[in-house]
Amino acid sequence: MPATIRDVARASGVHVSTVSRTFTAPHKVNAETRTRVLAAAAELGYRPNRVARALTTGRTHNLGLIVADIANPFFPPLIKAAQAQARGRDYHVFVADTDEDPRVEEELIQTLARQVDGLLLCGPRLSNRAITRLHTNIPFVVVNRRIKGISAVLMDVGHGARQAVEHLTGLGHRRLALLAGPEASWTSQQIRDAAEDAAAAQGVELTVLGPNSPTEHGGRLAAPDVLAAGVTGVLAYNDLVAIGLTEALAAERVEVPGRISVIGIDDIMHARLNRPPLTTVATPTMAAGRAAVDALLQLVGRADGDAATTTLETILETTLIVRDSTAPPPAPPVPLGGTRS
Amino acid sequence: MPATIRDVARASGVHVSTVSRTFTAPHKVNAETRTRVLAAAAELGYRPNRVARALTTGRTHNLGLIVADIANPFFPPLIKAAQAQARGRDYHVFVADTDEDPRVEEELIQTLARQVDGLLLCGPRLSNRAITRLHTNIPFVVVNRRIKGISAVLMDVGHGARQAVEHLTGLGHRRLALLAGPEASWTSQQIRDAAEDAAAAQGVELTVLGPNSPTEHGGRLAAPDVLAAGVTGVLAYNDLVAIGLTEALAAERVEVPGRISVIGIDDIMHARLNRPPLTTVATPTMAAGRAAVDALLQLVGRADGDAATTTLETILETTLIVRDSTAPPPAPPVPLGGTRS
DNA sequence: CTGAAAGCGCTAACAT
DNA sequence: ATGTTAGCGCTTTCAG
Repeated sequence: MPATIRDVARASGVHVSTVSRTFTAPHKVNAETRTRVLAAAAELGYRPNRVARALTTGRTHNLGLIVADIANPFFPPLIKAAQAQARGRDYHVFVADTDEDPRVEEELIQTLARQVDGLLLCGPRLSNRAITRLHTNIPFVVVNRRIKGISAVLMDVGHGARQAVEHLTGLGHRRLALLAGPEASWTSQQIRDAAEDAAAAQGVELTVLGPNSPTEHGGRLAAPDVLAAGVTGVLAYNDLVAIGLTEALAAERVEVPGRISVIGIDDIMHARLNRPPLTTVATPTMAAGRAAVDALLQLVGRADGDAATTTLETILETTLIVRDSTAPPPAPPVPLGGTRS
Repeated sequence: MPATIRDVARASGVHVSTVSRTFTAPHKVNAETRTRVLAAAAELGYRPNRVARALTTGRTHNLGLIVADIANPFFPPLIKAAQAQARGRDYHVFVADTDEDPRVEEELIQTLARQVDGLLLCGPRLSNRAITRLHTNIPFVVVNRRIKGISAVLMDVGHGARQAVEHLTGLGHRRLALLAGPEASWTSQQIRDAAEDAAAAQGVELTVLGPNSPTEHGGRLAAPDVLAAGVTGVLAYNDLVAIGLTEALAAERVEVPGRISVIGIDDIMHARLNRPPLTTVATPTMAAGRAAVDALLQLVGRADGDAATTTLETILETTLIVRDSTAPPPAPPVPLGGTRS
């Protein structure tokens, strides 16, 4: 059995409250007694029980981080950054995976909400309504979704999507496709809006295909539709989808970028490794993890009333990274009868 | 404020202890009262506070999972599987990342130990001594390390390494290199022993190079030594190292597998995506995650005394997956003066 | 089967 | 500066 505060009190000949104070408000205790208490504590290997402490203070010093799929390479850097940031502020981040299942997500939010001081929702699959309903006791910060009244860290993928479309049109493409992501994804919506906008501005055609599962498999499945659409350039919801698509295209002997150019989003590690290395919109995932923790801790630190009425919003920039999966479109077949002028 | 057990008691006209029983031992309460209590609870949205419950029962219903680097693609599938397995048994798994820092690992073990019922250590960087010292209050299960007196889930990478060497010699290779992993890694030791063994049995030369950082970067750095060693086949500590090596080799215009064959270990997602697709030893990471949770839960379930004296060991098989990074060695240069016979 | 009472380990007023 | 007291939300004897 680990030593309790009482053991320390006994060993150092003071009352438990004095021991408690030595740890929570050291300046309120006589320097001499403090050293005595600390000595006894060290001797007994005493460490305050955070669970018990949480019961009285209402602060667990833990944060919860919920992701749809930890195996999606987009998340680990974000998680890592969040944990590192929190650690510096004496907080721990507990990560949980919902398996892309909204019901699991809801369940997780509910149980976690009692064990942590604040919740980070990354790419939630729950509806805005559901999240708002669940958002009662503790502060939330949502990554990549804008929900009225809830703090958010957003990546400006719209800007990235626009750049991607312009890159493609700049190369000479006139018929583009967008592989949309899950319907519940705010990010997918942003991408779509921006891409349609940019395509219209450039006067090129944009076919929206999807929704697609945000995985390699999703990308592979989309290949026939891409081919059927007769496009020469594709912007995918994320790198995984883009990679899956290039794989399936390669299997069909359709050259990337020779016949079709492909752009992903996220710049996960695989993007660089892909064959061909993927042109992609890099999203600042680590910065997002840090910003999310900062925002959450700020809310946690506020008085409960304030926290409920404060909503923070951070928007992070994205960058187009041009690699080898994009090139000018194939020369159009010479029309029968030769060129006109 | 969330509803407490007292609110439910009041609403359903029974004593708190009856409410408590309704949730912890439903059969000990009258069916009729039970439905009444449940109704009131549902009405108020009551959910037992796990933190408070933990204080009296000593069971948090949480498990801790500590990994060295969540961004290493080896871990996510393991984590996912562990979480899924635990969820089925009404347990949550909290994941924490040590950033490959033994001190952070120690710190994490100590704080987590009070908040969870059992700890999963995956590829720890701490010494056996340190882990044994820390292993006091709650059950531990270690993945990929054998420590006296501590339960473990092991992957038989030795078998895989042996198969890899035999695959290479079967192809005709006579001079091999092994890129070893971190010194603190039990896995690396297993691989090395088995590879040396197999090489000796086959009568081929095996140069051990390392230790290497278990990352792509580590693999890139090893390239010059591999070249200097004049080998035609390489077994790397893991896929990341193998991939880094193929990258560096490609940069030097050394063909894989044309001039050098490369084998990785783990079969992470990148392995298949690599150029060329990597021959590798697949490790059953998801099975390991499940087995680890099973073992841990078994220990948690035992009386405290028993748990301390029980040690479980699970060994999981590995499989060689042949892809395109291995081939027969280049034909030896014809000796000056032509062939003899 | 249900209620009463004690207590898990700790903190937070309130006294002294 | 330190001790006293009460209580966080829940479970668990022990009576009734």
